[in-house]
Amino acid sequence: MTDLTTTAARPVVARFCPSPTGNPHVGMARTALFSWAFARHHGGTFVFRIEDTDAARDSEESYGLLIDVMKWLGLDWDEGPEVGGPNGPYRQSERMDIYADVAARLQEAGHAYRCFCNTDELAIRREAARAAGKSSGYDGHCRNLSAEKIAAYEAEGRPAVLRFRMPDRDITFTDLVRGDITFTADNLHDYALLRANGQPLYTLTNPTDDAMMGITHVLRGEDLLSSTPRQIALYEAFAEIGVGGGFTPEFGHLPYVTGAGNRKLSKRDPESNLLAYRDQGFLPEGLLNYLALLGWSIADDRDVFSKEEMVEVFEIGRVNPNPARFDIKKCEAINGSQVRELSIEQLAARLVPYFQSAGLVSDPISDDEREVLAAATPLVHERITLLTETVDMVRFLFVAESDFSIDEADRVKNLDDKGVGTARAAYDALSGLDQWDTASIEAALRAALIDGLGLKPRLAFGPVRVAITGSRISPPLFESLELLGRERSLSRLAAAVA
RNA sequence: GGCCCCGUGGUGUAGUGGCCUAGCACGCUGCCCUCUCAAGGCGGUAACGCGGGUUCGAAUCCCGUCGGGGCUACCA
Repeated sequence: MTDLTTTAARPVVARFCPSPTGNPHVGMARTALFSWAFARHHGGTFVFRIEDTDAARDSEESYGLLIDVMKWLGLDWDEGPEVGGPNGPYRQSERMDIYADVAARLQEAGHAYRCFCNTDELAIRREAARAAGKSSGYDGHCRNLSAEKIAAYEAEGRPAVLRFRMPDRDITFTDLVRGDITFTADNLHDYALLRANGQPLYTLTNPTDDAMMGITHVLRGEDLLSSTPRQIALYEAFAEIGVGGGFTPEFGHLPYVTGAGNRKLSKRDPESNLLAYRDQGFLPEGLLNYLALLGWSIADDRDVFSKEEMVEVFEIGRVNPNPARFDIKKCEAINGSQVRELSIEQLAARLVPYFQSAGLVSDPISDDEREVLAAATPLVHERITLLTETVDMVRFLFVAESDFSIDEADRVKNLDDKGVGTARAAYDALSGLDQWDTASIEAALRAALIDGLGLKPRLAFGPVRVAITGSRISPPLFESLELLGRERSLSRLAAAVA
């Protein structure tokens, strides 16, 4: 065992530290959620750090997206970009001098050495080891170079990376979600800390920052599981040279979120694009709720809950270690449940941006428009799974009469000769109404069409629905008529008849 | 190739030796409700990868095996 000091007595400090490459994806959000929930559950600190050490792949745009997504999801951070903190800066690109210093101290203390092997040589030896059925990591070629040899390489002008010298022993750690995991010494290889050009690598920057920021619990994806023993060895060296608080954090590796074919969902997969979910009308509550279900459960008979409820009972030890398939159907169902959890006022407010981007209301929204939307919201509250569905559902209330149109297939089917007759009867019944409200409208229509014409309800209201809303599928008819108003309702009925 | 992780219905999970003739949810599906669509209610469908052990008793423990995934970079 390599435990130096336990983290048990320390206040929890967890973190989320993505690198800003490409679009934020769902696996990332799940990791962020679990780390956040862990920190919040323990009343600890949640650190948000940006790992932008790879200038070739990182982008400022991606950085902005990351911030947007975290805010949209409501995963607030105590230290990090925009809020600062005692251990900043929180973007690695602004901490380069720190890494250079740590690297120098590591080398000085003998924990790291310059390796002059070039990538071709490395590849050849790696293949040879593999062919011999052996572990194929770095073979330690430059581990104990003599001063003469080093001088010779330098004279040649050979570039060198800085490599960490792994201790020659097995390393065991207790993973927070998987239990004890052991890597034997012959599978632990010296690894690069600094590129030949002096730029630090993730292998150095990530543990350095975790140590300096006092991280007690590292929750991350399973892909980093096999790099854990070498980080543990690094922490031991840190303790010796005085980097960080002298303790090693605990590690927990979250299972993958997979897509079709059980492959880990990558940033390239369209279904993993987080912003696309927002655009499609998912609620942050819905997405978060669904993501929480991937590898965790709140109870054996319940799966709709808020992130606050999650925080209350979240235990990392109860996270399931096996990979979970992202199921869009269930995600939608959960989202629908979360829509139903919203009050009418809340829902109406969430709907505004979607109506604006559809061009149905102005930006900023006017008071009149807001009023119509608020009145229409109860009609869709139990009918939608995605926010965007509302737009098509109540478009008929927002379009100018000149833009109103009826779905052609629905018109043919519902407004044939018989249907037109029904619409005419509806017009007659409605035009004489004293009170224009749902109850009066319903009473008048039932009397005229069902009692009067002897129609089945389904046949009676179909033509009216199509004439009024433009579609065979719509919100409840009588309420829709009331909201549309007498004038517009009558004119649409008249238009359908003509 | 080597190392590591994982293995309950189509999907996500509950289950930590007897409460399991395996629970819940999504999906699919039948019915009810109903002005359409939903929502809601009541049913149905379907799983412990396989083989050995240990035990009076195993989804739960052990071994093996098969299968899936990840890592194996001067990416993160």
